[in-house]
Amino acid sequence: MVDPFDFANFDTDPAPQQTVDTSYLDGLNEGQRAAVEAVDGPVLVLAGAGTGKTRVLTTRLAHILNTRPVKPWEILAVTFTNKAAAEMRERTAGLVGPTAADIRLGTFHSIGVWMLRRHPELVGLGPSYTILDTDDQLRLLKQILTEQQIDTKKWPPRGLAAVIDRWKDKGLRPDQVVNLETNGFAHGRAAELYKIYQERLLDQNACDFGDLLLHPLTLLQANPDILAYYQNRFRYIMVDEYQDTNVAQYLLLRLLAQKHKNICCVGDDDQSIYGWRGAEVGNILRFEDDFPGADIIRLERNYRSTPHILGAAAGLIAHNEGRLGKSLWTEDDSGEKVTVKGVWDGQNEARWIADEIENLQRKGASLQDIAILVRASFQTRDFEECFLNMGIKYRVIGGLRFYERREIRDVLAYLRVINQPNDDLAFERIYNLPKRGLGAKALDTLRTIARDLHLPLSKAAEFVVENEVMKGKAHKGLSDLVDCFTSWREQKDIIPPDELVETVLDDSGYLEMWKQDKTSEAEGKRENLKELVKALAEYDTLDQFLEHVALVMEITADESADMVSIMTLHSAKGLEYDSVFLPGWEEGLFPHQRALDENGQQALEEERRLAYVGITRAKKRCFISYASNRRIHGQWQSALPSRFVDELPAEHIIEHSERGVYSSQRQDSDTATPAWRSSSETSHLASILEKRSRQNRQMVDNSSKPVKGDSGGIQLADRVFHQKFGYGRVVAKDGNKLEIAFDKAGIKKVMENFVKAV
DNA sequence: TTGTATGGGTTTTTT
DNA sequence: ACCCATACAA
Repeated sequence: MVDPFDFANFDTDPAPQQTVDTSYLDGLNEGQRAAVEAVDGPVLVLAGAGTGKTRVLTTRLAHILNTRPVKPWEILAVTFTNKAAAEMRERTAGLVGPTAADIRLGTFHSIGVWMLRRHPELVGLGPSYTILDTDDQLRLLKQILTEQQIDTKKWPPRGLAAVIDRWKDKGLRPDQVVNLETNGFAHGRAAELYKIYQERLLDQNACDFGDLLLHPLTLLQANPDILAYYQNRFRYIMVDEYQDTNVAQYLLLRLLAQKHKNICCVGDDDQSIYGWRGAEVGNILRFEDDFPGADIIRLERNYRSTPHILGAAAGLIAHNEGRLGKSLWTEDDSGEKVTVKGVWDGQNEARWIADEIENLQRKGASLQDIAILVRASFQTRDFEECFLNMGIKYRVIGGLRFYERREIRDVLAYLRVINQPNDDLAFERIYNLPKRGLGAKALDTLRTIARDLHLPLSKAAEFVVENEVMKGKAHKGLSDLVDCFTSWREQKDIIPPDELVETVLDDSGYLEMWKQDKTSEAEGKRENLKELVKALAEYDTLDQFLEHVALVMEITADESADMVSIMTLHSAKGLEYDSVFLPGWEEGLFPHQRALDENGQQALEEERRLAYVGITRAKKRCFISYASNRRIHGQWQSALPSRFVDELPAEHIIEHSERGVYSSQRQDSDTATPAWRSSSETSHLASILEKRSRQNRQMVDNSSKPVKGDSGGIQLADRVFHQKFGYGRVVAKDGNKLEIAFDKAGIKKVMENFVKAV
């Protein structure tokens, strides 16, 4: 890869381009073409869902390379996810060939790492610094809180992490924060804790995700020569998903674009779904102020979805205020209405979706064109169970990621300590894994010595062994471990990483530990360890591998296999499928109650945008469903259909709910939004009502369990009366669920406590 | 020091 | 329902 840190290089004029072939422009519509050709100066492209955004970005990259005297490494292209970066790289390569590999293209975080790698010392880091993930971050924060005698029950590490992350999102270093914003965390000690945390990170030669943006920002702000270098170097800058950038990212971009001002940001305010992570829609709304004279180009012609899908999505998002306003249109005039389905419970929902998937298969659809997009990851469980039963192949994307598995993290901790002796967190993870007779007391001794001698734990361990501070089993265990590390470090630069990790697995006894383990999971763990060794074989150095792991967290999955994809709505952004299922549209789950509690109206709008993102993933068919009952944390809860269901325009949907299931408000009466849902106070009332009905249900459950099947009052073939459906006869009974043939309303499924025997 | 019991919190989303 | 952390016993 050509990527010299060479001040002379960016001045050399590339060979003039003669006879430029711009045939790649031919297939573009007017707006797309304008966006591609507006190469110089600031440009904001407001690209609605499915308007060919990626095509514009890649074509634009090609167009710059073709028509401007610029080298690929003088172009910076930033994406939001690694997947998007890979896709953009691949598609650009399709247009310009192997030269695409030299474009500086990646996520904000990977660009941050790249910049930091050149000058880690300028922000207080050493070479081979460790990148901590969320889990490590929380462990460190917990340690600090404990040391500071702060009750972690009352002030959980998570809470502090959130406070600190938001500060970092805003580009604020410890000396810049004002304690007013801390929501009183630990009686206003958050700023102080933030300072300690940053010091501790540097002690361990480590940084967290936020630092990957914050440190580069510091680097550029404090070092004019370095800033000048990057400003000169990046003659063209492109940013994808601009609506999801936070302040730190925005500040970085503004600094980098200052010189040439050739910055093109692409985004869609309607798809801003990362506000909870510090994203500022304001960035996109303020673009013109930040970059005076900016071209604003709108892409509104949708190439992805049918009119009904688009209509449903548009009707929904219209309920949001404060949009830039955009209306998608399509020439496509085919397609079915969006299906809305109410079902009894989560299992029925999974079964219904499985049935629909089999229908689609019979019609010739392949599984890889089908996706199920959920609001929260626990929802995937019902589907996995059901699909396993029915033999439908599926893959869960982003769920439990490979490098987050316990056994993988354990081994990575070994590798981290080998690579970087300062990594105390990693050392603490494995010093007694497998068991070596070292416990809390041993760790305490190590910590004391480490603090007194200003050594990292792994070095303190060496000292303890040499001076025989410990006796018996503890001494033996620690001494073995220290010998191992010495030997591994000697081999580190001699043998390839995959061989090194095999040695570590054997010497440490870690693999043996799982071989001894007779539980059912042990085999899977060993498989994963094998997989890890394979992954390591792709890398030349341990450093490279560890960096990749920290940034990517995922192992490249086989995308070609014919499987249904199951993932969260968040990770579905940017993707598209022929058929999309959107389960769990229930008040409390979607919109999520927690979001509403914490951020009120703003959160509601973000939830609605999430729904919008979901619908607009669908090309041909979209299925929305809600369940009346769902088991959450082992408790049965009943829920009403999501307000979003009511907001879908009737002309674009077709609703057929299960018999007896409470169907959406619109169907029952003609009011679009029920009055009781109009304010947050009344929705609070609604949640109280809901709770009350849940308690009712539990009471019924309890009382009917012991007398299951009979004498619960109502039995098979009994005549009953229901408030809404009138008189009927019980035709089936399953616990307290009744199936009743009503005289007028037909067959419905009803909870026993909703009917009276007559 | 290790293994087991108990109790409490938890799951919204991700680089 | 599950996972984790702490408390207590072996």
